[in-house]
Amino acid sequence: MKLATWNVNSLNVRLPQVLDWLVANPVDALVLQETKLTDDKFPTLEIGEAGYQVHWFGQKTYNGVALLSRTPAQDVVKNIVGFEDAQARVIAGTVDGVRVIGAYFPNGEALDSDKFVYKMAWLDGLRAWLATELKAHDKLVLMGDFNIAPEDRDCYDPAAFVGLTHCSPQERAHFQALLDLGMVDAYRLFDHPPKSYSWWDYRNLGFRKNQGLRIDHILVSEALRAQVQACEIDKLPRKNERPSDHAPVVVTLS
DNA sequence: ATGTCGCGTGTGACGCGA
Repeated sequence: MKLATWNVNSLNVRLPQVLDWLVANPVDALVLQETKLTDDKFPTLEIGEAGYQVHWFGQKTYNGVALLSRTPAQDVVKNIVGFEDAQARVIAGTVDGVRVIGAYFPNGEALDSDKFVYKMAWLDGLRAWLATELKAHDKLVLMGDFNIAPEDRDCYDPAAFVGLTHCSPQERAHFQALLDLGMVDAYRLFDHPPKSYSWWDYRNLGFRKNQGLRIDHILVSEALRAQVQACEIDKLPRKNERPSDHAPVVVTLS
């Protein structure tokens, strides 16, 4: 079983790339972030023709998430249960016995901004809800754009990020708290080359210079740890014309 | 090199978010 996450930065723009990627990578489930589409504009027909069931949850201009799966997803939930949120950031469903949560974590903007306060509250809400989800589902995968680089090795220039979002101790403590609930960073179960990232800023020739962050993650519950066969970042789509700024991340379960 | 995108507004540059 293969599961994947991809922040597409507008599904309207990136739909052809997503469909091409699914032909080359026929995963069992794919969660998307930053679809940036209201629900009436979601391309259900094209995704259905590609052989996928889909649930989606969006809003105007920003955010928006989707859950694509080969088999129908059960018990679909939109956003964090118990956390009132005006923004469309989470979609969850059970696919082939695995609880799949796709999430677009808040960016946070700056450590002293209201958006960072929201990010912290959102992370509190996520953690509380994840704890209850884990009680109901032994086999659980939380994946998406976390907007957190968990360690210095996940950042191209840790010194330059001191005092900025994505690498702050507060955000990293929240990431660790998710692990402490009984989750494992699937990517770190394996050896990878140093300076492996999942996002590169469009500015400053970030991708060409490999100035990136590893902020897109796949966390699996302890019950799934032994089934994880591989976890890879697929940089190929980042080399497309008009790419998303994020690369997909794929986990293979036995 | 603040060397980029995408959206909405509203028809074309600009503000915003990332």
